[in-house]
Amino acid sequence: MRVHSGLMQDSTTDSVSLSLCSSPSACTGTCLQCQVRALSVCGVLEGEEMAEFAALLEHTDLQPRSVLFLQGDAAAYVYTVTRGCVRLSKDLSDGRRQVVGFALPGDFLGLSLDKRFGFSADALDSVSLCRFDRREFTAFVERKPQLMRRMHEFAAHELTIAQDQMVLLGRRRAEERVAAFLLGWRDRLHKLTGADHTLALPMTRQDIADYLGLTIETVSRTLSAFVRRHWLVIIPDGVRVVDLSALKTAAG
Amino acid sequence: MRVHSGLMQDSTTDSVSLSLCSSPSACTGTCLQCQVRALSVCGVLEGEEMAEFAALLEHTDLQPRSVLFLQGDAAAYVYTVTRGCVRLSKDLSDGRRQVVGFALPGDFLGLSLDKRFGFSADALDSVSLCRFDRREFTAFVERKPQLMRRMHEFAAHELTIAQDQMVLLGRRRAEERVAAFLLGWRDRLHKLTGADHTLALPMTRQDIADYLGLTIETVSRTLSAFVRRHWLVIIPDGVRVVDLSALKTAAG
DNA sequence: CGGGTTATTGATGGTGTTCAAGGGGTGTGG
DNA sequence: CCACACCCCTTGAACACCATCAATAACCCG
Repeated sequence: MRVHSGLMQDSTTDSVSLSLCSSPSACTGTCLQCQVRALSVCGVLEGEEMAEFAALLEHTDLQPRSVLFLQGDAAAYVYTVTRGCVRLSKDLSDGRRQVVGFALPGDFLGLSLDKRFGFSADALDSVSLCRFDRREFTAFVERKPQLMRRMHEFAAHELTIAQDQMVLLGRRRAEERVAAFLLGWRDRLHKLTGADHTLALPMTRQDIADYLGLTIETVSRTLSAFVRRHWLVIIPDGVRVVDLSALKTAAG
Repeated sequence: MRVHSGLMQDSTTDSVSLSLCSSPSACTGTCLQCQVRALSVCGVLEGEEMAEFAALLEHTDLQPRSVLFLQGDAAAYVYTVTRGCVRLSKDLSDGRRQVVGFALPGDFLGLSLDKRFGFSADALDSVSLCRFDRREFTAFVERKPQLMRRMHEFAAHELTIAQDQMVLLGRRRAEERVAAFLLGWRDRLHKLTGADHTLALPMTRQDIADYLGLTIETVSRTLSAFVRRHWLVIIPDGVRVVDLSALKTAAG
């Protein structure tokens, strides 16, 4: 199995792993052993229900840069991410792109249970997923109120995050956007891997720019400015945060 | 009862009512007679369940410009809008503001069922609501899977809209934003009132600017440009769309 | 080493903001 | 009824932030 470069650490800069998930595939065993179960929608299922649910899923692996689905595709399946990072984006006809999110282990793709996907999904690194037939999944959810409830909690949480992102895109300056992105990313990785100061960034500068409504040049310049101020150090496929409080102040 | 200027039509420009809801209070009778029932979360309830649900609610009226709740407030209640327009906004400490949405009849406030509101809500005109104690509402929803399902559909729909708004805020030019706003607003009013070309705009230019991530001057200039091109006519408290296809082209 | 992709940095310019002034409608009080 | 104040909106002029254009550097992998 090929190891993605993003998962290995350049020995000259740091010895901490930048992997987004330590195990090559977190769900090789049963769901009960799955490391992301508590984080994902299935965390609410127990015993018999969990077994029934597990029978519906298929494990899927994606190579880096491969497409999971495209905006407008018929949503034959829905997914829970168990490893890696998935870029969620919407495209305009003239090539402009907006990244609406980055899905990490525990995140669910297809929350709306709609017939079609409203955005495209691409693997940024080696990704593992639990795949469910959408119709079977929907039918199952209908029979399990607490899973429906869990889905709604996830959707409501995503909605809150989306509203925060609207503030960022509508009203924040470039430096605030980049600082806020780094802090938000740090929080997510911290919950997943305990990462504290050394952050893996599996996405490109272009992806960050498309997420923040900026250009790649502005993202690059802003990161350079942060380095110049000794707020962070840029390392291969990531950053190390040096001055957290300065970043927090800059994020507003 | 004072009649808000936004609801009356200046006779020199147009004779079509700009009211967002024809009846002064759509829910004076029972819920079964409520005109927005089909549009709102309660549309999924029937017979006995509906009666039980109705026992939980209290009708509330709000004067124009009054505050329903503020960002960070404990969410004692959740609401369904039955009349008028509610501005949903988030504020930064330095006064910058992002409007995250405008709630119209049928819309639900408090979808996340969180302990606190993530945004502030203000009445833009005369507003009527059905108010529910949040804990009672949550408990009721737990017992009614189809209502939970309905809540989730609403949340998923809001999430889709929020993602579209991210594209608008991150990647669209000022003219595209204003055109898209007018078209989206037109669609919503069309579904509610059948409004076709003559649109009520109960919000100020500043509200539109805060929704689109622009300044009031840019919104004003852009609308003026549209008028100059004979795409629309500005009327008191609204606009009349003259060239719909041009607007659609401009929105991208 | 060479080709390709990604990232950085510099120079210039444009879109939208900021600052400023004035217009238009409405409500109030003399 | 008019004067006045107030708010919202419009318009103009100058500026700033970020985008665009361009060149180079760094990196990856063949």
